Amino acid sequence: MVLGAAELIGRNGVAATSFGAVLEHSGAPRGSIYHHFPEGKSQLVVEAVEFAGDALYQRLESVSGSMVDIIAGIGDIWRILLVANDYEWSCPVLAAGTARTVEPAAADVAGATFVRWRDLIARRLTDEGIDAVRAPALANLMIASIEGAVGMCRSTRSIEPLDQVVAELQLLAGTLTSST
Amino acid sequence: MVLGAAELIGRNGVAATSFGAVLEHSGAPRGSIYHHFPEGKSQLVVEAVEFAGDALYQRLESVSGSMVDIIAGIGDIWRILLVANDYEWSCPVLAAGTARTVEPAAADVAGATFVRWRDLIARRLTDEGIDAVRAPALANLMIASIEGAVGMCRSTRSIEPLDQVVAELQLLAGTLTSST
DNA sequence: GTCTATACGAAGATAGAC
DNA sequence: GTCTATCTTCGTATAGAC
Repeated sequence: MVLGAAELIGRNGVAATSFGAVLEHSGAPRGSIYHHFPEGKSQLVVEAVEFAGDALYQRLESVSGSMVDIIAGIGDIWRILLVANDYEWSCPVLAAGTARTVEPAAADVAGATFVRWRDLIARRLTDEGIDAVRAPALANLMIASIEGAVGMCRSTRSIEPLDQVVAELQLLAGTLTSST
Repeated sequence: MVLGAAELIGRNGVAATSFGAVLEHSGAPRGSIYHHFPEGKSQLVVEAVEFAGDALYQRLESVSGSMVDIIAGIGDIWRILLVANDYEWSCPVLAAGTARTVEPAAADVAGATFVRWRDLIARRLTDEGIDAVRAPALANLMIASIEGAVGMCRSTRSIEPLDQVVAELQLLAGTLTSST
């Protein structure tokens, strides 16, 4: 059910994701929601964002290789989700993070998730010989540009924005490794 | 009223922006909404996104100078909006673009807006001597990374993600102009 | 054009039976 | 734990008077 909530949050956003829709989508029983989620929708959204954040973190952990490989790997994670959902998808973490006025607690979880992702990627970059001071800023750029590109892809129903971002980030990586 | 709608869409998202809230926020009369917006909320959202897209386009037009200056100028446009709203703000265009399942027509407008922005910036870059083939991809990277960074800033209630993105984009610009 | 009143549905949440 | 029923609030939209 938490998985289903994460899917619907990505698809429709936090505010447009109703309790009932999550129940239908996951096939869970109607009568026991407030038994499992005493705090109601807020709690469900928080757990969904935590779940999605963890799931993506684990996929990020599996990315390895050179900086160019890392960029390709991260891009693939989001591209697969976008294409598999026929562009009717956005990152649930970003969706929750930009819905502060609707669900503040979930936005905090989203913020913490971004920091975790950035630190993980930064560590990978330093392992590849990138300057440890600059690595967090580069990791931040990767996450921001890919998250932004996913939104643009959905808006235009095209994969081009994401592909272009990945390509440009890889060119940037080339200038870093060649100058060392 | 269209302006007020754009503000609320950025703040709360498309689904969470109610007709009534827009009326309150703008002080417009209650009884004549369907006189001015016969198609209801959909029409209001579309016009709000068009309005916001045009307003930001005009600000983008005022950006000039070297590629580093252009990056700084674009970053400033979004930073000012973010800080002025105490991080309770997201780009209405991105918000509408990622709300396809809620308001498809508005998402199309958002998609077209991104293309317009990208083309404008790409033109500015070619004027500055950037390769005309690569310029669109660079412009795309700028928009994506700044839009994504704004979302991360709101999630973390910090300006750091945006500042880091601007700094990294400027470093990238440095490698381009020095290699020519 | 603008008002008030109202119909209609959706959504969050609670109560009590089984 | 799960069900059904219900309360309440909110949001879109319409109707008709002024």
